[in-house]
Amino acid sequence: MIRKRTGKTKANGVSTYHSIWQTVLLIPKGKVATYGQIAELSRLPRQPRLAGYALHNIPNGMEIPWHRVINARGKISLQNESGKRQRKLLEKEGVKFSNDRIELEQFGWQRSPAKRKKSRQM
DNA sequence: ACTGTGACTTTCA
DNA sequence: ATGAAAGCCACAG
Repeated sequence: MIRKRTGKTKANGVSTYHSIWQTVLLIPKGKVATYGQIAELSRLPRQPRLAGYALHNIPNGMEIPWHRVINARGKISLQNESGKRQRKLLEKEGVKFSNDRIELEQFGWQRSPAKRKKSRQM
């Protein structure tokens, strides 16, 4: 059946959610990305919540590696069984947990460990 | 149109 | 190191 047109087609031709989902799909296996990163890559800077919101609204049947998305602290945001499931999935992908925490320096997607130039000016 | 909410992030104590 | 509060903006009712 036809779903409500939640996805507002933007000028790009794709809804914001779709962008986020697509971005999540780009996450390589064995790596994890933060919501903020997803948002940024989805052309939604400063909108990490939308990433989470979009993930929460993943349609049934759509295969999205939502488990590869974690918060900036390198931890799982979910707290219910979903969180446990996420951790399990990540471990299965090869992500190591250090005391319920993931080393973004090591498993962070597109995140240089330390050699990155000072792109961040302040 | 307005208000509330949010699978977040960053900053301050 | 941890904990709380503010900030941020799109989506949903």
